[in-house]
Amino acid sequence: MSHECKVETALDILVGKWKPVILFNIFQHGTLRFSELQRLIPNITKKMLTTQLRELEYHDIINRKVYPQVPPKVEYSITDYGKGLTPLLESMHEWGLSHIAHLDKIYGENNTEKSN
Amino acid sequence: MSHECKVETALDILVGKWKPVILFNIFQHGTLRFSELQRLIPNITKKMLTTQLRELEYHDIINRKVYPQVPPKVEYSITDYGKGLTPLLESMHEWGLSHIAHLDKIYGENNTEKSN
DNA sequence: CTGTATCCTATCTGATACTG
DNA sequence: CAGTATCAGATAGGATACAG
Repeated sequence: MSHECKVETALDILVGKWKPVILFNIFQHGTLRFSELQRLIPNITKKMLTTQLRELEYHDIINRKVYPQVPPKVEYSITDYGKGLTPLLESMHEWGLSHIAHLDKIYGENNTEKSN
Repeated sequence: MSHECKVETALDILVGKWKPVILFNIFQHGTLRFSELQRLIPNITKKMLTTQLRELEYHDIINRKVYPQVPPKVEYSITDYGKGLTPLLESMHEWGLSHIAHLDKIYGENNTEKSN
């Protein structure tokens, strides 16, 4: 046991249509309110934003802080544990960049828009 | 342009219920026939195996070599370009391992079976 | 402001049978 | 042996309305 492939464990945490962009924004800004995330990610619905945030929270990647006031205020931030994802996310980003360059080399620099 | 988050580009290539385990096996064995992959991944159907292999091939991660003979023989291997995924896959595997340890610490060492 | 609840569609995965 | 075709079920994602 424990020399199996645990790539899927990492994927489980990162997969989800909006998780990368959510993480990207929270990493960049440190702390963000629900409405700020909504503004920064224009096409996301409240439902999806809630769902994806809850899943990240469940995995202890982000922290959800509720201010008990009216109107409500909720702030999201990266947990200390979640910060451990930084090197992995950067590796993935770098590989993504190089892959886009690879595709340009193979198929030509046409369809630049695809993911995102 | 090009300082955006390209984590999703990497995820696109790796996401798929069977892709990690397919890659794991081909990396490990070097070259594998269709039937050998089927044997090594007991619960996969031919349809899913074909689909996931085709997607990896499309992204230039694996190579498909057909021997024109009867009965057919098809071998799959990692492309030179695909070998560039190795560090990323290892990082993900390592993070996965540490995450499992983290979960044990938080929730106790109960439900050890979850992903694969 | 920060969500939930419903309902609906799209995509992914699977079971099974058939084919060159 | 290495697939493809068809159909069905499961899951992810989205539109919209409502609520504390």
